Amino acid sequence: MLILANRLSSLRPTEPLLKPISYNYNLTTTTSPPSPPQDATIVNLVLKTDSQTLTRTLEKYPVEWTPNLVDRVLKLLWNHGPKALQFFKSLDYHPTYAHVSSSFDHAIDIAGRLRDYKTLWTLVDRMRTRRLGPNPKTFAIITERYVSAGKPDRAIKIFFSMHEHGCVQDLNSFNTILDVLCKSKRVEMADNKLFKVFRGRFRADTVSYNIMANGWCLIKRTPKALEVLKEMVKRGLNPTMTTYNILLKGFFRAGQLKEAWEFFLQMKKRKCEIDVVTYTTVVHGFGVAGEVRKAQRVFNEMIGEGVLPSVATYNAFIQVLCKKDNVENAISVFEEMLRKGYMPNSTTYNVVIRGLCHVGRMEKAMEFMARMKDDECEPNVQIYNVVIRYFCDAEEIEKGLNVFEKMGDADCLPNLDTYNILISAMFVRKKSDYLLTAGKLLIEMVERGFLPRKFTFNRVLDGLLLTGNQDFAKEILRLQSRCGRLPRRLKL
DNA sequence: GTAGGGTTAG
Repeated sequence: MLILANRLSSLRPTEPLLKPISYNYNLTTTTSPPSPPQDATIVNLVLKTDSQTLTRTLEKYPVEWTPNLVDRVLKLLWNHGPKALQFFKSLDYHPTYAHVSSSFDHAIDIAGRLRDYKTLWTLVDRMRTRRLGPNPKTFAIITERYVSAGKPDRAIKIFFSMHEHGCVQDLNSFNTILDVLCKSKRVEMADNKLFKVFRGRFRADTVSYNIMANGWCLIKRTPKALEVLKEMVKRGLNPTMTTYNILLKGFFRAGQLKEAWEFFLQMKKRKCEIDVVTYTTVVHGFGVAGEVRKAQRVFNEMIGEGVLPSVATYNAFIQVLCKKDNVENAISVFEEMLRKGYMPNSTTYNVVIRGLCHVGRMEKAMEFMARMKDDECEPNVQIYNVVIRYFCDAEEIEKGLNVFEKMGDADCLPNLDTYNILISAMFVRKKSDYLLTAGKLLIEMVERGFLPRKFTFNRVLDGLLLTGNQDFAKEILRLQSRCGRLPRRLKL
């Protein structure tokens, strides 16, 4: 503890020492506004039109295509990658509309998620031919996609080849690749292959060091994070509030509650301008560790200190009450936040709805779903997934399927989790109808660009064979080999 | 889209 305190006091405080009271509390919603009905109409049109006729359909469609509209449609089609790319490609033939770079970035992101690297690089080349890029953001997207596909070495190579694609390689892009690796927990790799070797060449700055410290914290190695801190000070770089908040969160994540508390006290003692992020971290940290009273006290204390809670602070506190206290109290805080003029966002609704589902109060949860829509905040796919999951867990499979079907009407497409949740639910009771549904869901998810796990394929296959649906099983088996998975040896 | 706080089950 002493060592920690000494280390902290040896660091210079953030400058400026005293900022005016932070007014960064957020009274307005941070949720994106609901998309115009026209967007949903276009999305549905794209979904039901086959690829051959899409170009002509879009050409005739009575709307003025703008970059904004195109980006919104791509975003809505996020969970139907193949259709999203068809839309992008078809519109590329439009006689008067030309894609801008942000739409290219979206399309590249989608191709990367589908692991369709051929399309990805074709798009990059086309972008270059049209002098629209690729830009550093494009490379942030590409490297992130390679890393999340389990190809971090490839991502590093791509980073070093940026200049060959006509894109500058600077400190910012260096920091980006570090961050991409760290966020995927490949901190050792980021450290050994990039940071240690090239920090001199790129003139690593506070941001670079913060990224590395955060990386170590993410894998719960706080001593390494403290080393980074020491190192940056040695190099004459001043830690910032961000640095301290990273460490603080790191202690909580690593379960070092005493260290976290000491660190927080030191921050206060050294008159760092404790900000709303610090308080949110502490409220959440103590709360999830089960120390609800302490979380409560800190939450009350911050206002006295002149730091107003943000929507995120409320979300943290509400989540803590749901998990470690009770939902009623959580709902009181939710109502209190409304009274004070805060606008709940989708995370707020998510934690409350989750809390209600968890104690089996499904009707009340559905009430909140409706309330959300009244607040012009469309439930997102995560919220749908929570509700579907809990209906299925309660063996109310039909209700779960109803909610799933409703998603299609709203502008929210199911994602990989949705399919996994539903498919597993079909196996709770080995009813033949449900096993067929599982098969159909599996086919649909592949069509939409999601790659089911081997386990999922096998489970569905077993189910179909067990209920005598040999032909359907064969179809699934063909699907599996098309997905590039080795088909299991089966007696059909 | 160069860094820190709220959603993610067991």
